[in-house]
Amino acid sequence: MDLVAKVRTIVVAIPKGHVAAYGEIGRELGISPREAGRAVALLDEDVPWWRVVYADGTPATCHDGEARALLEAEGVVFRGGRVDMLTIR
DNA sequence: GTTATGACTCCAG
DNA sequence: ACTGGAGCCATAA
Repeated sequence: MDLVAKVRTIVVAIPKGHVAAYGEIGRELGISPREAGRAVALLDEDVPWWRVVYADGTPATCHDGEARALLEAEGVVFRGGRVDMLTIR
């Protein structure tokens, strides 16, 4: 079972209108945040990687701006350019 | 084996 | 609230 597969499983399990932090995934798998980020970066395109954000709710830097649009389309609440963590919890 | 880099997070200013 | 520096861990050269 590759780390990527585990991360993929977690990411696809994220409900619509919800997001997860890299650190959260890392903790869940018992790996460091860097590992989680790296794994997510290697994920397939089938996985909603845009639902994975920074610990403070900031979307990933890659595809800058695209993650935001996708999240909003999914129904994720944004507050001042960042995902509303309160909604996540 | 050593060095550099990153889709990270935390702490301090 | 924003920026910068430090820490962490795996991959690549």
